[in-house]
Amino acid sequence: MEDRPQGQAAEDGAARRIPKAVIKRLSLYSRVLQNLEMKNITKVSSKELSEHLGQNPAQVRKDLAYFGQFGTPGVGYYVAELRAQIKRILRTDREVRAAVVGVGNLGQALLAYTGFAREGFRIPIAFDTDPLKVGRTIGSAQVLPVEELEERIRQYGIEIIILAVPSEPAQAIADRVIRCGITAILNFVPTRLVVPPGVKVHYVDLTIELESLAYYLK
Amino acid sequence: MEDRPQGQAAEDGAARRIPKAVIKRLSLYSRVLQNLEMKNITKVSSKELSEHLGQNPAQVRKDLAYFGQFGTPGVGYYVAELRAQIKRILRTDREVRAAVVGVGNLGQALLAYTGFAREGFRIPIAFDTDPLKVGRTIGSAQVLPVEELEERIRQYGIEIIILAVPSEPAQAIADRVIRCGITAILNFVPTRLVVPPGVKVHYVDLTIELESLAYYLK
DNA sequence: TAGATTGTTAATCGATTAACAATC
DNA sequence: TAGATTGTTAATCGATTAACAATC
Repeated sequence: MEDRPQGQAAEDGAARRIPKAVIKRLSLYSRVLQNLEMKNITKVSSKELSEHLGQNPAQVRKDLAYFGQFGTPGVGYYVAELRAQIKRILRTDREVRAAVVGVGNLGQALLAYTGFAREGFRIPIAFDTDPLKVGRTIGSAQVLPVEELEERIRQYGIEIIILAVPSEPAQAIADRVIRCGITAILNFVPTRLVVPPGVKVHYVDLTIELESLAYYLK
Repeated sequence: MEDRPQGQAAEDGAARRIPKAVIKRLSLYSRVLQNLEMKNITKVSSKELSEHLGQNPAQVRKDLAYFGQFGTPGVGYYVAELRAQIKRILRTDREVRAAVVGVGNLGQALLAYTGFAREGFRIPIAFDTDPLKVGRTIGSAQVLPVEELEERIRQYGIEIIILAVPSEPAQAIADRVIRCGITAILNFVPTRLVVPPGVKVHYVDLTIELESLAYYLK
């Protein structure tokens, strides 16, 4: 599965381990390309693209080179085409369904946030233990009791779990969703989750972000 | 200012450029130490500390070594003392005041979030353009009209701005707060801010986090 | 003291940037 | 064609990990 003929570029295969930073930049490029598209700009060079991001043009070219050849020497990249390719690489050239677990302040904000839908994500359901929250609709999500977690994840074809519960139940919830096939978790809980290999967790730690800013004061 | 005698460890001076990743890990260590303290554990080795974080013990020691010598060979680190030192390094051994600009869904969630207060942050004020929001109190913050931005930042001794406005006004707001002395911005807006040297911006980009997770599906 | 663990230097690893032949 | 820009290799830079003398 991981040792395979080294020769080919393997445009589509997930052959070499792609650095996580590359994947994040790809998503960033996609957004810049979206903006360019809206301005009716059809072509862009790696230099121009990099300037929008405060980065190095060589990095843009190298990031893309992990996945294939998308440009034209002497010309640059075609905006619409490159964006389509990146969306395909990121697997967001289709509707991806996510669910929020924990409908507290943060959970509600995430459900009401419109930025996800813009990239093709749908959040049809959310879960909470509070009977007062169950039954409500926030954004486009219906709030369901956490008892129905497994059943509803399957029913709605959920692929990503957005975790916004308190610290205490976080690991138990993670265990449950992983047991029913979830492999991607966006974790807002300040707790390190222990997960089996093959499950990917992205941590968003608001306190760390704020506290580490304080270091640069004065 | 940046070339100085290389000899000494310079425990307190911000001498060498400390990698941003080191600062973030320091904040992470602080939280683990806080948990250990609550369990009445008084001593901890770099090995134990690193296990709580899924990291390398040498990295823990090296991170701390940027700032001084806090451990005892053969013993390890004293939990309470090390935590106090880290808080001092991070400049969070005092009350740090922040303000939220933009009281939409995300802004409200951040104001209601209790995790910041736990680390000594206070958010006494927030700003919005909507007259229906102005005058309300969310969490411990009073919502003020954005016209009063400069005046109120000075009045309340605000040091960090948490930016949660729409994309369009983000740069203009940043310019205004920087002009009145702010040097640290926590930016939730998916827009690259152009700021003068000396101003530190941390980006939290929810869409990028979610979209880059999709890559690991299937 | 013997055992354990630090602080720090050296080795390794990986990511970023520069350079340039290939090519439109 | 001449000019521009890609894709890719090589050079540089920085961060992580290993190793070990110093020391409690």
